[in-house]
Amino acid sequence: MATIYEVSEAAGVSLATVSRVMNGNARVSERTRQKVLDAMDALGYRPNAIAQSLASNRTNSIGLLVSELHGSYFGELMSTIELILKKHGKHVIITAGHVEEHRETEAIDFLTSRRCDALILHAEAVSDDYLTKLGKSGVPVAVVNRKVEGMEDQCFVADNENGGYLATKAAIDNGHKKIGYISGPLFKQDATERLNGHVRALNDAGIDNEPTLLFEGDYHESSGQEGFGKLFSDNADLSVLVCANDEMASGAMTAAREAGLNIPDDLSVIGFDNVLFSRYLHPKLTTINNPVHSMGEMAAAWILENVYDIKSPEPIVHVFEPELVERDSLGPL
Amino acid sequence: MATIYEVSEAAGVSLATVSRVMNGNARVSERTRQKVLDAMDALGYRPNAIAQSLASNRTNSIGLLVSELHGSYFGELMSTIELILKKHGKHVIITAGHVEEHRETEAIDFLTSRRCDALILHAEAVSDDYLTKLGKSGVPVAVVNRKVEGMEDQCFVADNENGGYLATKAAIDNGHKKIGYISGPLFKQDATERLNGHVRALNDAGIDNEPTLLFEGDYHESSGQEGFGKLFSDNADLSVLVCANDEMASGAMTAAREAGLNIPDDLSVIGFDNVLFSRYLHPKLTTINNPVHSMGEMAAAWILENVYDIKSPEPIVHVFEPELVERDSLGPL
DNA sequence: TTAAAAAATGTAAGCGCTTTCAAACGAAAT
DNA sequence: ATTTCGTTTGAAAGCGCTTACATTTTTTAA
Repeated sequence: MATIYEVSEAAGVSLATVSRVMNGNARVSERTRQKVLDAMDALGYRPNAIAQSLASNRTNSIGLLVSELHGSYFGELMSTIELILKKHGKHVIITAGHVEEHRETEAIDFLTSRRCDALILHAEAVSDDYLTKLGKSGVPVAVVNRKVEGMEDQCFVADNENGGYLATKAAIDNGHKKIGYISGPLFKQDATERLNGHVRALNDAGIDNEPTLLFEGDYHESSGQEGFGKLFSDNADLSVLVCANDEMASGAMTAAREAGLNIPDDLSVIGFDNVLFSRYLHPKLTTINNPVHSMGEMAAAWILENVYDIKSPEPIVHVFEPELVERDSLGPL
Repeated sequence: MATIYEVSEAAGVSLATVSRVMNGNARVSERTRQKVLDAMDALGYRPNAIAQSLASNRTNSIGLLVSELHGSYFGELMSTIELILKKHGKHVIITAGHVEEHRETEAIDFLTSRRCDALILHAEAVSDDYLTKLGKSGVPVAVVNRKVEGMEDQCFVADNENGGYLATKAAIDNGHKKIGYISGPLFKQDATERLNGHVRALNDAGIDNEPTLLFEGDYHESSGQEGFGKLFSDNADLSVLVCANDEMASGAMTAAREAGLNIPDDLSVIGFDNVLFSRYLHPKLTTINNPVHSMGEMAAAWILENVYDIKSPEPIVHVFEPELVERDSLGPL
């Protein structure tokens, strides 16, 4: 690999001049500029980004922490963020935290040791306190899908409470009264909020919030199956199942079908997230759209604006509204 | 951020000693070791990976190029590779090439400028020639899902030809004779190979390979719909549709259903890849499993062995066999 | 006890760049 | 021609580490 030194030699100019033409941030006469450019591609020169970063104290890279590298939720998040940042010449360094505290902190350590210019975190296991401290440590941090007290202006979240409300409201609007709810693991913020929304919708409609109609799942498909089993055996007159995500809705549908129920005639099902496969389910899943795209986009825009002084065309928004996606799994009572 | 210099000062030792305890690659007496460790966490010291890389000419990171950051195929590939490399303290830097030549080369340039210790490439748009040159340029390169002439021992591929064969063979074994084939875009190696396998199965069974039974799609769902429309209007007696991937199979199923056909009673459908949603389709899709996991795993193992001298427990294999996944969309004639 | 060998630590050069500051240059003004 | 001022270039320090080599300290053997 040719170095800047060899280029300077070949072009007959100093290191500084080569650096100047590379960065285009200082005047260089057209003649020497050309000499340098020629020398560069004669040598096949590629600047060493590592050395550049060390010298300039800038990496032009943004660290992104997600929980997993697979799954359509994270796929969309990563894609969105990468697209918008790359458009501005910035690069994303992605790591996975696997919803385990030590792996998340490890991943964040990695990103900071890499001296990322900023971080975008979808951190689920780490404490609020940790995030607050990190936020004060110097690196600009944007948090996705989590509201951390005291750093609201760096958080980009969906209004999960309202999403939960919308789901249950849709059931109620269809005449349902016996509404089962399969929640996510309640240590997760979004799961609690969605449940709160559900309860509010129930209250608004004057429907009792019976404990036997609630099942706490873990967001995985299998717990949707379990959830159906438990709720249905306790409540034979159950007419709709509101699920805190699409995976569990899918599991519930499978279990319901195995129990001989027809969806939505015997049992309606509603999901949450609107992940890719929800429209491949049969019947197509009625669900709540989770505005992942918007959250990612805005987090990226916020970084561009606050770290690189690249103004966003749109105003920065921190909370995004979920919407009901009406398909075929919710029917009238 | 504290630097190694401040640590050395605080601990009352030289830079070199601090570096030694950090890297654990040289003897340091237990007493000074402890002094240094204490100084480190008193200062909250984090080594600067950028500086380490520059000095040591090692980044401990592997560049990974995928076509997209979303989609279950790439999700699985990224997850697999990250998991195994992280287990050995290596990090993955992921970039997306979006199946466009200049974006792929740009992404690769980025990875090399970052001085990755090695590259794992799922490159679709770039030429064989380019890859060959890159392979000779010094960075160790592993290629996934593509066989490049002259660098076979760095390529990790599925036996797509045989996969295509298995799909059509399954149709034939079920008594079908009028077999429609929706291929992928034939500029892609895997699409061509799958088609070749299809043709071989036809020949083996003595079935004519009629041009009106072939439709070239683009691997997207919509072209599955088109494909069905075209093939079905030309061949009213079509009894099975073999599709070169699951997305197109899904599209074809939708279109068939809209045309009033029942699957698999009126028309059987077979997919390829066995992506996540294939089992959420209705009926569940019979498909060919694409051994993405194995390819990723092996590419990672190869890098560990060849770049970091970490021996793989399993022998290195370069070609992986797809398998038929029997579900509900293929029925007897 | 002393010399030799082994272990622990320090010194300093260098990784490939950026960037400040000073020097050289050229054109316009006198 | 000389001065002046803006433009272009170069010299050199430094970013935070690693590592070869030199030096000092400790251990072992005689």
